[in-house]
Formats: sequence, structure tokens, C-alpha cells
Amino acid sequence: MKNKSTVTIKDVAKRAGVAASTVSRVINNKSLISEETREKIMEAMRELNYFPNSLARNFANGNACAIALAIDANDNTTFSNVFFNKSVFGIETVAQNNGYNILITNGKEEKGGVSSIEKLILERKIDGLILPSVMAKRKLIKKLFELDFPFVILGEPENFKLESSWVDINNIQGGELAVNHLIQKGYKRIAFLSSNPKAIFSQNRLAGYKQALTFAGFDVNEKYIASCEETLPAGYNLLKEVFKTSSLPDAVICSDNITAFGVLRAASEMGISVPRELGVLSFDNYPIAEYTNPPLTVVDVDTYSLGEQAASILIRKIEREKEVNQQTLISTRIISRESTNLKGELL
Amino acid sequence: MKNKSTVTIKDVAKRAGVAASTVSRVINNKSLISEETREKIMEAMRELNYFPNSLARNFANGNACAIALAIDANDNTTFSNVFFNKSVFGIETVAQNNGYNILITNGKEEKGGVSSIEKLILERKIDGLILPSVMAKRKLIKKLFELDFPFVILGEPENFKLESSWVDINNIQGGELAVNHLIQKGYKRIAFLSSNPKAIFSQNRLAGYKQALTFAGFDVNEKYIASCEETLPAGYNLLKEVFKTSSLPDAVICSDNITAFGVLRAASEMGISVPRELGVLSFDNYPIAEYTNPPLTVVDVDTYSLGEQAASILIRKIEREKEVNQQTLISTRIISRESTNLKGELL
DNA sequence: TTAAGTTATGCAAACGGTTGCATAAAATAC
DNA sequence: GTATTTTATGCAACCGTTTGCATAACTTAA
Repeated sequence: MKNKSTVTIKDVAKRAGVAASTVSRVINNKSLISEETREKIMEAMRELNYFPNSLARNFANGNACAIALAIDANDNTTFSNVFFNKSVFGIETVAQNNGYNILITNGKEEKGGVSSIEKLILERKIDGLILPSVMAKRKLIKKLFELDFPFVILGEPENFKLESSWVDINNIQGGELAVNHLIQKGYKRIAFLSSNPKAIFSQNRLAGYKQALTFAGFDVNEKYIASCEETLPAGYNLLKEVFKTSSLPDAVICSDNITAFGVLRAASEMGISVPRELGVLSFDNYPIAEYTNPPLTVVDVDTYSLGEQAASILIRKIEREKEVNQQTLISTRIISRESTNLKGELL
Repeated sequence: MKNKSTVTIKDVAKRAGVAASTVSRVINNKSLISEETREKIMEAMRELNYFPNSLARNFANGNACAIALAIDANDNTTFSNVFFNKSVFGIETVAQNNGYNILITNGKEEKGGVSSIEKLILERKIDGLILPSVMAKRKLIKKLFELDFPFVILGEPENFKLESSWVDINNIQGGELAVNHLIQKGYKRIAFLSSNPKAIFSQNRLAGYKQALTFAGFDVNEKYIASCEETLPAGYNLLKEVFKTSSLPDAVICSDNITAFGVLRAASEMGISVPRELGVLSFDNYPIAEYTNPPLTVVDVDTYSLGEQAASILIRKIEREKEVNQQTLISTRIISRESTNLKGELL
């Protein structure tokens, strides 16, 4: 951009016949300014098409007016998809409304053993950080505490769960909703499948499942709970495994979408009719879930709100000096589709 | 962060017994510095754990060292998914290697009728812009030209195609590959379905389809080309429509994933066996394509490279004064899966 | 040995805002 | 009418780097 026309605050001041500091105060709504002067200055700014140079402002103020959103370059399934996308919009909206820019970074180590995140902090390029839980490793969190740097974790973390602020969807409640929905639809023997049993979200979904079953007076049958640690054959193999039990389940809850797709496929190959012989319900409302055969009933998670929450908690942390940590859970809801429509009701 | 320990370049200078300007020159590898002095300074920086304050640097240099990536908040299907995710990583990597941060923004209007993008530019928060083609509206592009602001469009744009730099995947070549693959697999009557016929990518894919058919000595049968402008029932209805023709196709190319899912579903309902009676091939390698029933053969697009290209062209534009525009196309490749395996070969 | 050229470093102004302090002007109190 | 408070504005220092210019120290050429 050669167009460094660079109309500065001084030009505006001269034009309006006031001091630069007065212009600054108008821009920032600081202290009292007479209506007359304010009008003159606004006029001058308009005439000169003045925009404050944020490089100078940030420098003078000593804050970057920016927050970083870390993204995990290794993980392009779980996080990068639905979960991530919409929460970015939530984060972005809140950030923008509060005058913050959002800056993305992978957490990779750079030359010199400093991670890109740490570098951003030390170079003062950001005022706060939103960190997906998969990236919330011990070492990094400790560093953040040490620097007393504001951050919020997106998703329940494994480490420092109580000492840090985080937001997540309410996976336990989601598990309960799933069970209740299936029971209400008339299913009686409900299985739970997961391709990622160690993940906290899976564990919580499972916990909700067990709780709701118990509460509804059903037994928790361990044979109905299956998981494998590879993503690829998930669902497909899991379903076959569960179907080895003597008393077959009549519905399955899948902790993630990939599992659900595997299940649908296995069911189709095994000649099991969905939803008549098997109800299928999955977490995470991928757009594609609407187009499967049959369309999937899902636990929908409002990741937009998740992002909004994360950003607003972070900004509060940045702006008020010290703030207590908080953990926020966003409720889920069921989107009922054909895959759990046991009785053939009109949807 | 209360820890405003703020060790500045002056502290380093004092410690090393030199002037601040000398330290600055070491940091920036400017002009000649004696090995001895350099060593002393490096030592001092290490001892004091000094990191240059980038707010001050950016201010002094007059550039933000940042590029914006615009994301379209309205479009959460086409762009936000696969296409977007991986290209972000490509952009991020190149940006980081060149010392640029990447900043995301939706292009929404803010108060005062200035779009968030324009605001970033006028406030000097960014040095360049990567703009998805869906957001490359006339008005904005004109503004960018007017400001002489460096930008690169992600995806072939409708407007100012020749006057601007853009990168895209080679959709024509992709269409050709798709046809050739199907022919090679033994299919003879190939249809083309699209849920978004007006989109340039669809048109190009269709053009490649026609070209390859002609080149291979097949007729282009207009009855085999179908499209609708709604996303929802795409594929499903399209397939049924195409199947109304007297001579049925034995393979379909879907210009997008949603269409492909609809096709698979319709085929299953209509009792048409895939791939025996109908080959199905889709563009865009969504992770889910591996788990459909049967797994989908896809035209894979290397969006990571796309991002890399976009970023490096942009950075060249920023750093070298005036640069000619360039249009870059990234080749695609086929990932062959069961859905086009007519002869039951081992995959 | 001195002049001319080279190399390494320091000095100080500049970048464009913000803000504490000082003060003039206006309003209120007595 | 003067003293006091309030309100509105200006002055100038400062934020931490960068960089043009000046110069000291050292080489090389004669």
C-alpha cells in the first residue's frame, strides 16, 4: 500500500483548531469535552477521512487488542470440523464487539524451543489466549500461570481442571438426553459405542448414559458398552462386537459421528433395519447427518455459544485484573430424525 | 498480565555496554557488527530474557506484520468445512515462516457502514488480505484497488478475474480426471450432478467433464447433466430425475459431497447397487467419504497447498512493491475407493 | 607518517498516539 | 465582588524501536 497518505491526529487537531490531546480524548470518550469542540473535531475527522493508527495506539496503550486462538494442526477430525467452525464465529463476534482482533496460531515449537504461542505472548502480540483442550498440555499451562497470562480452554481439560477457566458442552447432560430420547421412542436395550474412550468427552457422555439408565430404572449392561481406540474401523466393528452378546441391543448411542457412520454401514450390511430393529443416535450434528440413510438423530451442540462464552470469559479476564476461574457448560438438545423413529411417527 | 517486567532494548544495551541502536541492529541483522559486540549483546539478551516488543517494532516500522483471512459467517457448508480447514494450515505455516501473524475476520459491516475488513486496513492492522471468492464482491474489490491494498482471492472469483491474483484447485482438470477414472473402470454412460450449478467451481467441473468425454470419443448427453439450486434434496432428487431418461447412466459424478450422499441414499432406496449398477464419484475428500456405504471414490483437492500458495503470493505482493497478478491452479487427484469399483478388483 | 577509505558504533529524532499535570475559563458559593 | 469549585483544554513527556547522520577507530595506500 503506497497510499501512505497518513493523516494523523495532529492534522485533525490543526484542522479543528485544537490540541492533539483533545482529539485523542474525543476518540476515546475520555473526560469531558464540550459539545461544540466535539462537533468540530468529528467534522474534521470526517473531512480528512481520518482513521486512528492502531499500531500507534496499541503501542501507546501497551496492549495488543488481540487474542489468539490456537488450532491444532495435527487434529483435523475431532476439532477442526463442526466443533471448531462454529465456535470460531462465536469467538469472532464477541471479540469484535469488544474491540479485539482474533489471531490464529498453531502451537508448534519454533526455532529456539519457544512455542509459537509463547512467542506471541512474550512479544506482546496478544492479550489473551483461547486454547483447545487437546492442546492444553501441562507444560504450556504451567508457563501460562507463570506469566500470569489470561487464557480460557475450549473443552474440558485433563490438567488443571480446577485451576483454570474452561467452557465445554454439557456432555453428561447430553448422554442423559440421548438415553431419555431413546426410551421415550420405545427402545429398551440401549448400547453405547465410542471410538475414543479415553477422551473426556466420551467419558462424560458415557457417564450421562449410565446415570440416565439407572434413573429410568434400567440396568446398565456392560456388554452394551463398547469402544475401540482407533478411529478408522470404529462403529463398524463395534457394532459387530456388541451384537455378539446373547441379548441384542435395540438401540445404540454413538459418542461421535464417525462411529455412527460405521454403525449405519454395518447395520446395512448385516441386514439390520434402522430404525425398526435398531435405533441409532449420535453426538455432534455434522451437516452430513441430515443426509445419511436414514437421517441421523443427533445430540446437537451449540458450539457457537461455546465460542461466545469462551471469548467473553477471556475478555473479562483480560480487562478486570484478577478474576476467579469459572467452568461453563453449554446444554445440548436432541434433533430427532428418522434413525430413532421406532414407531414410524410422522416427523 | 501484571508481569510487565518490561525489559527493553535499553536494558539490554546497558547490560552489554553499547547503545540501543546497536542492539537493534543485531536484532535485525542490519549493517556490520563486530563478532565480539554481537556476542556480548546476544549474551545480554539471554541473561535478561529479552524479547523485542512487537507493538513498538510494528509502530516504528509502520507495518502490522499481519494478514487477514476473511471468513464468511453465512456460509458454513461449502467453505467452512474441508476446503477451509486445511487451507488455513497452509496459510498459517507460510505466514509464520515469513514473520506474519494471521488474523481472522468476518466481512460484516460495522457501525458507520465500514466493513470489518476495510476497518482493519484503514486502521493499519493488516498488511494484506486473503479473501474467499464468495466474499469477493465488486464493491469490496474496487475498494481494495482504490486503496492499492495487497490481496489474494481463495478460489476463482466471479469479478475482476483477470485484474486480481487468485488461487484455486484445477476444477477442469478434476472433471477430466473423474471422467477418465470412470471410463478406465469400465463405465460407459456417465452423468454429472450438481447442487450448485451457478458456482464457478461447478461450471468448471462440468466443463472438464465434457472435455474429457469428447476427447475419449464419447457423446455428451445433456440428459445426463442435472442440477438443482437448493442444497437440501440435492443428489437424491437429481438421481431420480436423471433416471427418468430412457437410457440409464451407469455412473454419476457429483460436483459436491452433499449431492453424493443424496445419490447414495437414493440408490439404496431404489435398489440400485453401487458400484455394480451405478458408479459414484464425488468431488472434495471429506473425511466422511471414507465411511459411506460403499466408501466413495473422490477427487481429492490439496487445500493445504492452496493455502500455502495464497499466502506466499500475498506476501510477495506485500514485500515487493508492485507485482503482476497471477492465477494459480492446484492439480487434483483421484482417490479410488469401492464406489467405482465396477469389476470388483482388490483395492 | 599522513591522507583517504573502511568499518563499527553512538546520538538523537522520529513514528502517532496517550495521559498527568497545569491552567484558563466558566459556574457556583459566600 | 471575590473566593472556590468545576469544567474544558493545552503542553510536553513518554511508550520501545528504528534509522539517518556523525564520528571514532582502524586499515590501507602513498
